[in-house]
Amino acid sequence: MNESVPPEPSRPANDVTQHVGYLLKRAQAALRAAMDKVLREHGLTVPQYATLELLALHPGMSNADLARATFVTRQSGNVVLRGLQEAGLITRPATADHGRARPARLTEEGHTRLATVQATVHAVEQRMADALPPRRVTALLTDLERIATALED
Amino acid sequence: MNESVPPEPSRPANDVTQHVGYLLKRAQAALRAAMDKVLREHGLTVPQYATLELLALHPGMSNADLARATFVTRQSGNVVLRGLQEAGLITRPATADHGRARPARLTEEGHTRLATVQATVHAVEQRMADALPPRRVTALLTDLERIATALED
DNA sequence: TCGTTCATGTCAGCATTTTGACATGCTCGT
DNA sequence: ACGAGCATGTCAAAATGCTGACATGAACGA
Repeated sequence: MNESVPPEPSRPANDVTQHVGYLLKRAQAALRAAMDKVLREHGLTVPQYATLELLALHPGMSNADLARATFVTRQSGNVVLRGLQEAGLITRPATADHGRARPARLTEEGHTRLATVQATVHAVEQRMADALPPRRVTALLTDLERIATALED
Repeated sequence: MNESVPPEPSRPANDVTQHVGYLLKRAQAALRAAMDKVLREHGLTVPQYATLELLALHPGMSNADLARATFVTRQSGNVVLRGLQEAGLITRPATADHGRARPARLTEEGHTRLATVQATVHAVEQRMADALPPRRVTALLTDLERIATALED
């Protein structure tokens, strides 16, 4: 009938394990397991580590800010913050000066603990980078960013 | 002192949100949310959909097989299978013929339900593919595969 | 043949996360 | 000034997932 139309423009592979979504999940699960393993030795969970990194970059973030940035609910973010606070790695004012948001900040021990952990985490990232052609790393970053923004709407 | 050594060979960016791990998490979270949204209209969860896809590709997989393939524990995989069984989408023999493993298979309704859902899921994958330069899609697949295998040991 | 080892299915208990709801405090337009 | 809309923090309940443990069956070597 219509010969100008290519037969299958972008049909996904039959094998689900070759879909983008499945490989995304697989890579993320492997990374999560690797991170858990190295962070456990330092007494930190993955969300706790992510929170420390974010607070080092943007001091004064609120619980809601951090929850959004770590892809959890505010409630879950709150227990993470409480854990870090009990460990003496962050501080939050008992009362909010402006709104209801209480800005969190790293303590001195929080900074040093983060610096220690960063070495081992960077080793994990290095294992990923070493598995890829050097040029592909930056391309991968932009691709992942595009996928995320495209799906987030 | 040693001028032949490049100053910072592969230092990760200061901004955590530009790390491979963070973008991997972000993309996967966005995909998970998008999948949840479209699957909810068909009464399926993401693990349930993944199980149907795997059973369509490899009929007779056991609970332990499926659990490994969907990155959950055997216990969690069991509740997924039980849900699919109660929905009439899969069948499992009441007794194992060989070992303890009871091979699961799609029912007729399971096949048709999967075919229906696949259309909407493929639309989501299309949104991802459209956000990328066409050449990058296959490159992304191999990169994610390499990352996963590198971290899984 | 027998004992060790391993994988599977399943139970119970625990931890984590989410959903739903509510009160508080800012912001902005009227 | 004030009321609607919105964001934040927090509580309680439910759902979800995992850890630990155990019994069963197969595979393999001594």
